[in-house]
Amino acid sequence: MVRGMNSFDDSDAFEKGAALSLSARARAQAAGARAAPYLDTLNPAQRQAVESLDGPVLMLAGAGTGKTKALTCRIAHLLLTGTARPNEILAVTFTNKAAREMKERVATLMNQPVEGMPWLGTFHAIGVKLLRRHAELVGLKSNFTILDTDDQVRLLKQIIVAENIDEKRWPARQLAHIIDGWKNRAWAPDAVPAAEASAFNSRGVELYAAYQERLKTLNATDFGDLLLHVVGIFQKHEDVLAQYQRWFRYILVDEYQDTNVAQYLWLRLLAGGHKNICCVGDDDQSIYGWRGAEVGNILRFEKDFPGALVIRLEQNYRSTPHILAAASGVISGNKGRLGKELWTDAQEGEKVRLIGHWDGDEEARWIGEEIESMQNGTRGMRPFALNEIAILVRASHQMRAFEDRFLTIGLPYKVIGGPRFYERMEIRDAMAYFRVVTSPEDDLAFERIVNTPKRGLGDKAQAKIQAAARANGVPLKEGARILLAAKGLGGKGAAELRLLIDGLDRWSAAARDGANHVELAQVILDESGYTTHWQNDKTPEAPGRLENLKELVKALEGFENLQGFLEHVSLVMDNDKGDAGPQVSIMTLHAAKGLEFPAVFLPGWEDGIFPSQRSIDDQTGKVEIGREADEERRLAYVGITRAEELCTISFASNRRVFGRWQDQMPSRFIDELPEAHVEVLTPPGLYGGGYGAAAPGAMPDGVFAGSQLETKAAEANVYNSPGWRRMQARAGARGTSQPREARNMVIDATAVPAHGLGDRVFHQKFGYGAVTGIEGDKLEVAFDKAGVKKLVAKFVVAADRADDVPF
DNA sequence: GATCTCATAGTTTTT
DNA sequence: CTATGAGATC
Repeated sequence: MVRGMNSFDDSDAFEKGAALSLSARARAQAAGARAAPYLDTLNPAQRQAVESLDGPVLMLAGAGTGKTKALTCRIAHLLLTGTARPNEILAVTFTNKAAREMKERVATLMNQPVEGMPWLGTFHAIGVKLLRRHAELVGLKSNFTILDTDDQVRLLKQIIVAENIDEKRWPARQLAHIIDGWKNRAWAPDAVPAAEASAFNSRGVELYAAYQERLKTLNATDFGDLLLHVVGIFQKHEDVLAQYQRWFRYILVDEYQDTNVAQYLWLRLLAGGHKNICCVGDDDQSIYGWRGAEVGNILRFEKDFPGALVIRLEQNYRSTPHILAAASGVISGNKGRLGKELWTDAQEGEKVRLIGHWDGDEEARWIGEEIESMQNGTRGMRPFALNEIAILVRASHQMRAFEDRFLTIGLPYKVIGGPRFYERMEIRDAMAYFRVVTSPEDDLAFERIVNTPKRGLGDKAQAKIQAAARANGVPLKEGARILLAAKGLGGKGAAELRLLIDGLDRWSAAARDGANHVELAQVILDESGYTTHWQNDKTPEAPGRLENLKELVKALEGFENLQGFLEHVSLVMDNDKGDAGPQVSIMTLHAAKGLEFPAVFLPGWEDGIFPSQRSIDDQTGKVEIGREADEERRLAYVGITRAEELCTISFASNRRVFGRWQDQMPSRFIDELPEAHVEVLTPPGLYGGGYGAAAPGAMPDGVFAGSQLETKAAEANVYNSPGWRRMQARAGARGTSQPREARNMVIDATAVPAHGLGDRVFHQKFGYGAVTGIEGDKLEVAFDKAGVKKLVAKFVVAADRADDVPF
């Protein structure tokens, strides 16, 4: 979402770069005199990758092999040897974070800021720059808007409804996904192959074309267009392509294994002349196939660029030998790899640790306790600080168990990669206001805010506005003005709409007159009633939302004006909140790519979870057998290789999936861990050992003895031990959650059986509160801090017995 | 037009 | 189980 009026802000990028390059050249000569010091810090493979500047190069860089170092040194080398000027280098990454990091590291190497590298950025950011320069070639104006997925889906929904298609059977989300897929493969509407004709009830292509038309009239693009349009321009306009082929004398690509077909074509076109392209990647870390990435791109590199130099970076500087061996063991199960073998000089260190638990809660509890004791040093290991520890899960819903548990025991944690700041409702609303203020013709933004906060302008009123706008061929805001003038709207709605339009006019004028944009933003939020709207909202989230709005206004300070902010935020904004002291990181395996931690926990290694059910199904049938299964295995490889010193894998025998209890089978990947590099820990709670007090050797060697069934059987033996059976006998039938029941027995003993209306109670997580409702064994409690919750009576105790509260 | 209740469907996620 | 969305009700 978001707009850019300052479209040619970089039109002088080449000139700027050129100016800077003079000094760079001077410096290069000086540096050339003394041998470049950074070269001495490289190993032979890295050095070759840095010094082989001309012709196609494929750098196969395993996890932790100093890939970013090689890449940044290569850029520095291009500059310092005077081979290329800063503006002649095209360097693309996938994330803003990677781009930022690269910029910083090049700057450090060069000992100067790198503002003169205008073409270092993400595929999308560079795509925007290129597209703004040539927008007219695809029927857009250079100040086009970039829609985010939300806007995209809403637009598609409108089209679907307009076509009288049942939106329930054919949801807009699904269509958005299909269209994304086509765009990822660089198929414009007229280029979608006939084989796809049946998509979306056979109307997919037609709707795709309608959507693209609609985008054009809105002067908007979606993310896919940023690449698709540019590829289209390059293909249809030889002169434009030739120009860029000359300009970008050296091309560098990070994470090449993640490129989709559109990005691949984009690169191949640009590199077509000189072929000075250096792609860095790791086929073993390709984990984004589900969103269009083609591992094939990297596997095919040598065919695409005959005579390419292939360099393998295999010396790992991150992990211990045990960890590397475990990772290699797992990944070796994949076929069609380019093949790398990581090695290291590092000390042997701890083996990869494996532990099974009874259920998911148990697993979370154990990890919580293990982290607690790791802080002081345990099992003969050095102490670990909380920020040295990460928990990596397959799917985000697995995080909840850990959050719950860590809240309970008060262990500081942070979730990485949750909903993005700018994806939050209140931020999107606020930005929609800014959008309408800076570009009054932005209909999507207008639709979003016209009745937010509630102004008594419902579907009917909005339909009238739409009709008025369409009849006069003007944007919605003008349509609304006409409607009001014609007295086509009555009552409260009319007055409110009048107020809104006047406000928007006023704010737009203020923005034009160069009012301070930070103050203006605050004024907009206040006068529109949006701030009040949340102040009056009594839901528990409201304070947080107001807080976010404050932060948004503060973020504006870093920009020249509202337009500049909006332009930036659509592509760049992240929500790195300032850390409040050391915290354990919780994130998905996908989010962990590129990161490293001294200690890593990998929970939930169970068939159906990891590897995911979908990937298991994929193995047995259909088109490309095992494609997704291979990707899961790469994900396991990514997970293990995040660990520097300590890697702990765990699984549970029972887990609640969508509220149902399920028997879980240990992950097939566990069988693939080489036994010599794994130490099996004893699950707690067995043999009367008590939680957290592990007795050695209880997990049988059979875990590694072969088939999965054997694993399961062996594991079952543990659980059939006398102590365990006693526990089971006490707790009831097998197959339900015995430990849970067992714990609950304790709970029952301590909990006051009955709470009455109005009683003060205490809950471990939610704190103190008063009972406001009783429903069987469930209570409704209004907590002082946490708001109103419904919960099972046995999880609260009378307030005066708070010390006894079980958990 | 707004609020409530019921039904439904649930990987991974950057730009 | 729980978040989300659509229909029904006030």
